[in-house]
Amino acid sequence: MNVVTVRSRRLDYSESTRQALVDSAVELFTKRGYAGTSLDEVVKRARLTKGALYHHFSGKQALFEAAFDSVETKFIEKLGEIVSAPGDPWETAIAGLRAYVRVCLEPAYQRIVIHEAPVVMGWERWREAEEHFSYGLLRSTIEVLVTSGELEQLPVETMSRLLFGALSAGASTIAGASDPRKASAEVERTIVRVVEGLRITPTSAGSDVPVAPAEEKRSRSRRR
Amino acid sequence: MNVVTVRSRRLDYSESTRQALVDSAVELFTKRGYAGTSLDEVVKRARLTKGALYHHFSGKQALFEAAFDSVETKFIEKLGEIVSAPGDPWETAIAGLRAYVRVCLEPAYQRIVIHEAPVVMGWERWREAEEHFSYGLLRSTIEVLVTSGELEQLPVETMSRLLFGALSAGASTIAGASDPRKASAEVERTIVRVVEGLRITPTSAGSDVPVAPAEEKRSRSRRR
DNA sequence: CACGAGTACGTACCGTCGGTATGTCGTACG
DNA sequence: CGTACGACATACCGACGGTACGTACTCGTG
Repeated sequence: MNVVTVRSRRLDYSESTRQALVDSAVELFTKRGYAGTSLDEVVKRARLTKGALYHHFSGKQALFEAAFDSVETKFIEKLGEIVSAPGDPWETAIAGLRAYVRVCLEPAYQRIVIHEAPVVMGWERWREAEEHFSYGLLRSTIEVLVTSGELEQLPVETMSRLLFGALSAGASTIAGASDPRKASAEVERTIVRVVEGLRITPTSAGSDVPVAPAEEKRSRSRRR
Repeated sequence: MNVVTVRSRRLDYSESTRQALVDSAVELFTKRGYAGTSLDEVVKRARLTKGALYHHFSGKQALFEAAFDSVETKFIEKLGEIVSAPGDPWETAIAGLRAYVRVCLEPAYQRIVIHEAPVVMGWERWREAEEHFSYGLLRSTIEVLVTSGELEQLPVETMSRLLFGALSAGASTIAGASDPRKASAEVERTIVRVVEGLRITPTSAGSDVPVAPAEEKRSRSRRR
């Protein structure tokens, strides 16, 4: 029955080694950037050698992409459940937007995914990879909103790109701001307003109330 | 006093040398990126040596920043006159937006200013430099629109950041598209629609009219 | 015009770092 | 029990950024 070949201890070690390399890479790439990080540092931090690294990865680029995947995967896990939750599409979308802005504060996501990846991996490859991660999520969310008649009928691809760019810029702004909390609030408010501006409703768009507080199920540790 | 010391021939040569280095750098950085370009290539292309390069610049970074400045300066020259032209602020702003999207197709601007600069110079320094270039122009334009009551009263800084991010993403999309002409049109249309969504008008904001035709003759319609 | 000083480079060299080639050790397997 | 293979370690190479130093040319000064 249990023919499922009990995973050997050796493979566990190997996997652990690989994970250690990726973790070390994520940390150093986040702190010093791609070019500023030497492989010697990475392996030293992981208490390994370049032999191990080149056994698991074809080179520095591949290591970076593994780090990229790692960061994105954790990221998606946090966001996926939010935007795929049942309920009013518009509400969940806005909730996802807010969540994105918050999670975006993660320095690793900022530096690796947003800033360095397009340069290190090349824009084309980055774009392709993003299709399965953050961007893909955003795009599908927007697609739902458009087909359900909530959003203006514009090219989904283009709209997603622009919104994704705006979100990235917002995240960068927050990360670099002297008062991240205030910046975060402003970005959130502004980006929501932008999306509201694209909404199709005969009533509320031009209202003075900038944003409906959208009841989210967050803990009430809200400050500000 | 007025003996305006005729600029010596030697200085001319020196300036020309420097310019040759910058031009070579712009071309190679555009083609192969920062990391993919060796200084040997740069000086070879300029028919010089590393001695010359290190006489004019403190290092590879400084050379990149000079290239950045060069690209941005040319860029601003094209755009500056458009957005500073007299006339209705809204019209000129939209015209500037369209012009930006078009000029953004320049590969040098794409790669050096948008993609590589934040990584090579560091995001903070890039942000600071942009204050005097593209972003500064966008920001001041937005500021005018807000104070003149055309745009929603949102934090100008934040709004500018988001819009700049959206524009950059749009530019990247166009540059990487299989059909740049079509992509350009879509980006233009979408970004204009986004900005329209932030416009303050007592009536039309939530209207069913999807996108206002490009040339509208509006004079009144002011609020707040 | 002689001459010292400073500028604008050229050239040889060094350290670092990504990548490779080769060796070694343990484990599964026949 | 040997042997083949996976999982590393170690030694080394070449490329590239950066530096030290040499040199030619120019310019101001007496």
